[in-house]
Amino acid sequence: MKQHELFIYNSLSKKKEKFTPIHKDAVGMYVCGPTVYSNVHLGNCRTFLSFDLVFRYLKHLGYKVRYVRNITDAGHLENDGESGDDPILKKARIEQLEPMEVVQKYTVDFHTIMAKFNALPPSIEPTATGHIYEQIHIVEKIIEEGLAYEKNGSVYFDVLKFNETNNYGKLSGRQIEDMIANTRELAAQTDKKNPQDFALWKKAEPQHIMRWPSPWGMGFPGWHLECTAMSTKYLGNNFDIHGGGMDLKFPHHECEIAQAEACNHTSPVNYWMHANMLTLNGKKMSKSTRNFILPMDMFTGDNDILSKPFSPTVTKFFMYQAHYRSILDFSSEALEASEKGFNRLMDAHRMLNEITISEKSTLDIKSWVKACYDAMNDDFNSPILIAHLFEAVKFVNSLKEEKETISAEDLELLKQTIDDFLFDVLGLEDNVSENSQDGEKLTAAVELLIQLRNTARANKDFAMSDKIRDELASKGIQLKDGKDGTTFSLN
RNA sequence: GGCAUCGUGGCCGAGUGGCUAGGCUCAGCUCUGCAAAAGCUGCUACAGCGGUUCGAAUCCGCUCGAUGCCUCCA
Repeated sequence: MKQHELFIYNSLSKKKEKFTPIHKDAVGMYVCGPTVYSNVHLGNCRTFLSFDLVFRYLKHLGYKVRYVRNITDAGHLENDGESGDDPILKKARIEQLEPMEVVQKYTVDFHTIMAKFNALPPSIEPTATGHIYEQIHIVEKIIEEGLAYEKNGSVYFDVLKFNETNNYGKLSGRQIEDMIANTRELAAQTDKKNPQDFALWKKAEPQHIMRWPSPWGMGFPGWHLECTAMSTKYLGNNFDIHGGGMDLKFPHHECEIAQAEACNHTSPVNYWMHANMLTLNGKKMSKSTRNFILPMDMFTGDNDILSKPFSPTVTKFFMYQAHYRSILDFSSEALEASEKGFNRLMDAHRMLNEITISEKSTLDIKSWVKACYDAMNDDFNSPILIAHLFEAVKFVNSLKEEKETISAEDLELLKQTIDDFLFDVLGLEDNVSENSQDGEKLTAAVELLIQLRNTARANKDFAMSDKIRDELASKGIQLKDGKDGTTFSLN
């Protein structure tokens, strides 16, 4: 276990708190996953990448982490009252597919995209449909506690009654009185006692294909229930970290707290973490408003928003240049700026293998390493970490030019730390895959051209040397003349 | 309407009582056959108005503007 004090911003207390896991060396973390009725868009991805960083850093610190992220495949109530519909079912009708066929298709898409982003798979990825029994059991317990009631085959959580002994609204900072005062008039009639109540179990209408038997008849689970069922099943009634997008804070996470407290009499989560939204044109990316971009369309460049394609790793790097709790706006200019910085970072990383060592170091490497950890320990501040990595880039470039020096021991430490943060913690990937066979072939070919060009230059055949250089540049291969010869990078 | 968050230099984005991000862009210099790359130098910002303080981008109040949630949403 690395001896560093980690601080996490807890949405519940609205403060940064020292992180102390329930069990000394193990961490339980639950993150609300995607609803698989359509392709994940880039905004969805930001949240999962934010928590991939958390997962990776906790593991890097030496914790044994059980990371549970659900797949919502059961569909939920879309609207209140009679207009209620299940998005998965809806999609199934449109595409003439079995509901589980839709689920399968978009689950595969989700996994493909996350793999392209080099996000680690969670330890457990449970599905809502696989935990119907557990969900029914929780409903029964809440009814036993007297905090839920059945009406016409549906079961609702009694928020007002719960609030008599508990605090409903503590996560989102809402007062129940305000909520009552601001209740909108609903045209549709409802079985709820109060508008604040939410469904735990919903009766299935005849046309509703996704349905399961329950003590209250054929139906399906309410939309907050699966997370309570699956988080407590795999992590216990009280666990360390619960994450999700900011937009889930209310009502979803508020309801999760209520459900868990109602049936387990304990606060379910010690640290609530919320990742902020990715915006496009200053507005939240959202399927329903059609303001979004699909990851695949940005990797291929097949979109009207960006000037060029961007790789998954550059996209991720761009996201990590902003803090996870800040809103991040998405634009071609910002992406291009990140891409250039990213390439410089990777060039410097490759250059680390060509450094000559000296007796002494002209930079205090240990302090620099500490600064990197300090950044991450301050609520996973990746932008600060990246700023420090760029300081290292400057230093490495100067080493290459022999304007600075480094000892063998410090070089080892520098290399190790850069590797750790770049690849283990940030989970970035070098686009010039030097390990792959194709990469080796490319390197061999370009190096031959570099030799030919240098021969031409020696013979003052600048027409030829410039032709080689410019033709390669136009293909995205940039030659760089340095003190000890020529290297290249891909743009 | 209610609850919350935010407004930082040409752009993107950290910071959150005194030192001072970082990336991209731009200008000059060094290097170079010329470039590019790299390095060096330069560009000093915190929406507005009050207040607290020896001192505020940072705390408090108000104003303006934006966003999120209150309905499915990461």
